Amino acid sequence: MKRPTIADIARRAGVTKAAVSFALNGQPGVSAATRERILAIAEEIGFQPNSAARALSDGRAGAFGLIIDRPPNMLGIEPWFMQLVAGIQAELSGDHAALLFSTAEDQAAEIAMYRSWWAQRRVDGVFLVDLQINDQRVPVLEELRMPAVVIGTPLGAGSLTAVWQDDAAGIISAVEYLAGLGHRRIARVTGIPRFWHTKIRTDALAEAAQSAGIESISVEADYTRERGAEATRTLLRGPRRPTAIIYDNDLMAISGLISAQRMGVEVPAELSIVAWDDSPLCELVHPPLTALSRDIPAYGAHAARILARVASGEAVGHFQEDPPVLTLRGSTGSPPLVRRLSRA
Amino acid sequence: MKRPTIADIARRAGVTKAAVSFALNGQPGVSAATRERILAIAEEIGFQPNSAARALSDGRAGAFGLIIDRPPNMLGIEPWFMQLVAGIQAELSGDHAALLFSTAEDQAAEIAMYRSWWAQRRVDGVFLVDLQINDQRVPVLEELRMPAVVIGTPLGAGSLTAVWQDDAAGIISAVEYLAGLGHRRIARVTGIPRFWHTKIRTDALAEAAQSAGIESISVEADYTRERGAEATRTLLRGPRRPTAIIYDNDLMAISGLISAQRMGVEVPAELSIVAWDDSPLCELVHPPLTALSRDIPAYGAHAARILARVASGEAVGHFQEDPPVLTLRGSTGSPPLVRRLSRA
DNA sequence: TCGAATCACTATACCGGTTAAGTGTCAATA
DNA sequence: TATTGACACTTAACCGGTATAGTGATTCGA
Repeated sequence: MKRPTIADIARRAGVTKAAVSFALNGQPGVSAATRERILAIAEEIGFQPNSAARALSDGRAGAFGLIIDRPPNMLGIEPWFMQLVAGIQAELSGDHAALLFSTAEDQAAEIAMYRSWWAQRRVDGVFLVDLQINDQRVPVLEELRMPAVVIGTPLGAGSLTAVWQDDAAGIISAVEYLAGLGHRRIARVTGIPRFWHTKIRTDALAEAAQSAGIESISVEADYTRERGAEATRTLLRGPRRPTAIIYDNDLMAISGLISAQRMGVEVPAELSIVAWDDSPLCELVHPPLTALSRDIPAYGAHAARILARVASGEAVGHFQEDPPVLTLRGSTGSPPLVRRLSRA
Repeated sequence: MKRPTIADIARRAGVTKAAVSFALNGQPGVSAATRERILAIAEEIGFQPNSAARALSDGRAGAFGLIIDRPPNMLGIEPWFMQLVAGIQAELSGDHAALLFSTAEDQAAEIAMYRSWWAQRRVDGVFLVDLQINDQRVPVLEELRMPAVVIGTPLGAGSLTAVWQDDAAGIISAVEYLAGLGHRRIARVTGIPRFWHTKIRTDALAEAAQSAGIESISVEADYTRERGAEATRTLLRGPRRPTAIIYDNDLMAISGLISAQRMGVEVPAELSIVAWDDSPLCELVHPPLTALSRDIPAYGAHAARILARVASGEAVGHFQEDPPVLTLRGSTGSPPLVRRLSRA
C-alpha cells in the first residue's frame, strides 16, 4: 500500500503541489474547475494528508493528550473514564485529531510526560483530570504555555480553562431529597481529600445540611472498597449513627451497602445510600443504588471542543455542564423514625 | 517556551546539523570529543527531537494505536483495560513512543479509523483486542500491511503476530479444582460468543469436563449484569442444576452471586462461583470470589515489545504468557452431596 | 490603445529532522 | 615522495505538506 501524496495528485491533475494544497484547503488561487478536478482525484485515490508533514509544516501536532495517574487497578473500575474518552473521541475525530493517552505512576511522572510531549511537539494541548489542591501540574503547564483544559472545577485551575460540573449542586440535590424524606443525620464517605472535587463536595454538604437544619458529617476515604467499608462501619457503630450515607463513588457505595447489610443494618429501612456517578455497578446490587448521574460523554465532548479552541489561541471562558441529577432507586427511603410515624 | 532544534545545537557547537544528528544518534562521523560536546549542549538546553520532523524524515510515526469497540459503559467496568494500557505504556515510554487510543462505536468504525491512521501515517502499528471469529479487522490490516499484534489467541490472527494467554489452561485449572472438591456438574456463563476467547473457553470446558468424567454446560451471555443474572437464574431453576458456575468476567460473577443469594441458594454451600479475571470487584462481595488471575500489565508490556519488533520489520513468532492462576477465596467449596457425606 | 489590476497558476523556501555524497586534512604505506 | 585511505566533518537533498513571492495571460478602465 503506497500512500498517495499531494505530489501524486498534482501529477495526475497536471498542476503543481501548491495548486493542490490550495484546492484541498479551500484557499483562493485555483479556478473552480481545477479545484473540482483536484478534489475528485483526491477522493478517488483516497488521499489523506500525512500527519507528520502537516504537523511539521504548520506547527501543530493534530493531537491532544490525556494522562491519568490514579493507580491502575483503581481506575479500571471507574467507568467514567471510558465514557469520557468516548466523548472526547467523538469530538476530535471530526477534526481528524488524535488522542494520546497514557497512565502515570504519580504526578511527577505525569509532569515529566507533559514536558516530553511538549518538547517533542507531540500534542497541541492536554486534558487535565483529578485536579488537586495546589496542583503542581498547573504551574508547569502555564510555564510551558501548553494549552490545557481542566476537566473539573475552575478553582485552582489558575489561568487554565475549566470545563466543569457543579458538584455542590449534586450534593445539594441529594441533601434536599434526603431531608425531604425525613433524614436528619446525613453522612458522606469521601474520595481522596486532596482532590478539589472532594473538598467542594465536603463544603457543599456542610452548608446544605446547615441550611436544611440537619446534621452532617464527611468521613475521609479514597475511593477504594476497603476504606469505603471501614468508613461505613465506623459511622454505623458510632454514637450518632446517620440514617443516610452519600458515597463519592459507586464502588465505595456498594462496599458500604454490603458492610451495612452484614452488620444487620437494613437498606433502605434503616439506612439510605446514595452513590456518586451512576454505572452498571449501581444496578448490580440489591437494593439497586440511588445515584447521582451525569452525562459523561457530553462532558468529554465539550472538553474536547473547548481544548481545540484554546489550542488555536482563542481566549475561552470556563464552560459549565448541567449539574448531576439524582436517579432514584431502591437504596433510599424514609428513615426509621418517619417510617414508624407514618405507620402509626 | 521556544523549543530547541538541532540547528540551535549546531550553532552553539559550531558544527552543522548533520554532525549533531550523527552525534545524537550514535552514528559514526564525529570525533568522541565533538560528540561529547554536542551531547552536553543537547542535555543542557533540554533538547528533544521534534516528533513530526523525525516522523517525516524516517517514515515512522513513533506511535502505536489501540482501539476498543465494546460499548463504553460496559468497558469501563473492566479493569483489565487500564492495566493493559499501563503495561503498554511502561514499555513504550522507554522507546519514546506514544500510544494513540480511541473508542469506536462498532467494528466498521474501528476499521475506518485504522485506515485513516494508516493513510495519515499516524501510527507504526496497532494492538488488536477482542479478536472475533472471522474478524474483519485482520484482512484489512493485512491488506494495508499495517504492523499489528493481536492481544489474544493466534487462532484467526491470520498472518498477524499474537501475544496470548492459554485460556484453555485457565478453564482446565478451574475444572480440576472444582472436580477435586467433588463437583460433578459445572456450568459456565460466557462472554460474547463471537469472541475467540469465548469459543476457546467453551471448547476447553467441554473437553476438560469430559476427561474428568463430569457434566458441563456453557450458557451464552455477553458480559453484562443483566445477562449474567438471567443465565444464572435459568441454570439454577433448570432440571440439572449445576453445583458450580464459572463466569467469563467478574461483573457477571457478582451479578450471578447476588441472583443466587436472592433465590435462597447459598454460596458456596450449595453453589460455587468462579470469576474470570480478578479485580477489586471480586473482593467487594460476600463471600469474596475465587477468580482466575492474570498479570495484565505484563501482558501489555509484552505486547508492546512484540509490536515494536514487528513494526521494525522483524519476523516475530507468537508469544505466550503464563497461564492464569486460580486465586482461591470464599465463593468456592465442596458441593452439597460431598458436604453431607463428609459430615456423616 | 496602453497601463494597471485581476486571475490562475508556478516556483520556491520552509518546517526539523535524517542521510548519501563530497571535501579537506593528516598519517600510513609503497 | 607520491598515493592511498581513514577520519571528521560539510553540503545538499529529501520526507510531504504549507505559504509567500513571482509570472504570464486576460480583463478592465481611461
